[in-house]
Amino acid sequence: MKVDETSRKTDETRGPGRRLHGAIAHRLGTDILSGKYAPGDVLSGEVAFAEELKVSRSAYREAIQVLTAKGLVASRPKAGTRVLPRERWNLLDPDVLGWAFAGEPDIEFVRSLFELRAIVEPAAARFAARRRDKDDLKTMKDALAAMRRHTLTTDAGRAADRDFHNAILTATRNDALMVLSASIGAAVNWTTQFKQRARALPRNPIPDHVRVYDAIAAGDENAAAEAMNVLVDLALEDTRSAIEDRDAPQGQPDALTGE
Amino acid sequence: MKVDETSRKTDETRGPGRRLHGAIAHRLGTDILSGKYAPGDVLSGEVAFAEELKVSRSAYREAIQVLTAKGLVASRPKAGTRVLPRERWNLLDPDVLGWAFAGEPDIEFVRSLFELRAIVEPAAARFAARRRDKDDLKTMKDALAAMRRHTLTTDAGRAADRDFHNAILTATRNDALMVLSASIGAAVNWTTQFKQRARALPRNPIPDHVRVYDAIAAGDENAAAEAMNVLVDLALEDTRSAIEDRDAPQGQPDALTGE
DNA sequence: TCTCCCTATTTACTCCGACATATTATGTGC
DNA sequence: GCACATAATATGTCGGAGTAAATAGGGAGA
Repeated sequence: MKVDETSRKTDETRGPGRRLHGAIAHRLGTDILSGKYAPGDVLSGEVAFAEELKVSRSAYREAIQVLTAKGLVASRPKAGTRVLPRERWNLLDPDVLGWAFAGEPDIEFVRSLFELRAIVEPAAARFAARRRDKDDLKTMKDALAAMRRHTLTTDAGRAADRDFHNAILTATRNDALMVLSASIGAAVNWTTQFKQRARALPRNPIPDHVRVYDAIAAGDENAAAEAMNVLVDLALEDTRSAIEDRDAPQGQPDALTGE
Repeated sequence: MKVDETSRKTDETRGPGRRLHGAIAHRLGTDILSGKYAPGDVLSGEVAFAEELKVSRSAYREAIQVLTAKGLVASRPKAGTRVLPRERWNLLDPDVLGWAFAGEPDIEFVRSLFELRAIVEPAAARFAARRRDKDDLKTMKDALAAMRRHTLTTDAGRAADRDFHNAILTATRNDALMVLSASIGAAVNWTTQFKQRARALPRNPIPDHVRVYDAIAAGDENAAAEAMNVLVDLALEDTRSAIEDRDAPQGQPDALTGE
């Protein structure tokens, strides 16, 4: 049975195989997110900038359209193309999140995402406990089994983890929740990835996942929310120590929780 | 130094003054969201489609880049441009939300948004109660006063309502929450707008807003969340009756709450 | 001196035609 | 029947020409 196959070539936006305009959008996007171009700045004119990047105006313009679509810039004749104020950026767009985490992610923004995750994920588990059906539970169970076989340090293990959480989202029967949670999860995993150096995981995550599963299977909404809350805290703990390793030399107030 | 200038003519994405490629993106976007083009469908080739729309290939391509940026379609040489599966759409993108509500919005999706709002808004009020400062409170107070002067049936009144909720979001000190809530709020207001026919508001909304303000001012997180919860329920009630007026002839199970 | 309107210029926007590249489909030889 | 080379096709990239819009600047009038 040739499983998956589905998620085989779905990475059109990654790697060097990206199209030219996509590469330009990526570069400009990361430059904007990293602060190289600040809100209010006007980019050099199309002709000048395209020439500087050694690309045609068409490719450059298509890249600008992408950035415009994500709320990063706006163009007007005579006035030029300028970076919009931060509150108009589509910060939850998967690409924008990716660009935000391409460099050294802003610690304040990471905190924002974790806070949002701590709000959304338990609520999602609550809905899942209310609405899941047999198929949902089977998918979760299979994913859990796969997680037990491979550890979270392997690709297969992380894939199983994703499957488990995706099954929960599917069970919520809520598209908006699905999209949102998937975006945040992917972004957070970006941060988790850059800390994948040897440091061992703090503790075996399987039992916590099992608790979530049991609560959802039992249809216990409160227990599901609480169990998911534990999982989110665990991930936060994980990321916190990783970030501390990176740039927090000694005991200063924790930037992720403010304590 | 001439200040402001910034937010003067910021409505580039609306009205007939939109650029050509923006108009094409709008048309194709609404066609996709409305189901005219289903996931998996391949669009006619660039040349053919551009000719059919009576526009140049460049303009058509730029529109496609916009849709691609929002996860609605993907293009590959030889294979053509095809509509992506719904789970890859950036449903929380402001434009996509606008396109979704351009026609008759899917009732299931509206339910999703309200459920998400019921999760996010009370949590936002909770954060606001914890982190607001004097300026935040003053902005809220001013907005409340303006709401009292004009009713919600006027433009000025609705603007004051927006200001009030924006002040709460600002007080959360959480960018992700701000962006998300602003998107959802705008979308929900889209639905509220199409029901703006004479039907009087069910009850005076001012006292409920005051309760939210008082709780935030007092720093009482639980009370703030609860008061905001009441507000969301009120909005849901509002939208429900509007939708019932539209397409639910008699007593069938409520699509928005499932009861 | 100030205000208003008109003009000029700058810039993005649109169009066109050609060529390059990537991917699928075809066909050929083994 | 399979592997590899080949061709066909659609998207991708390019360069240039002309259009439309918005700002800045100057001039007429008060």
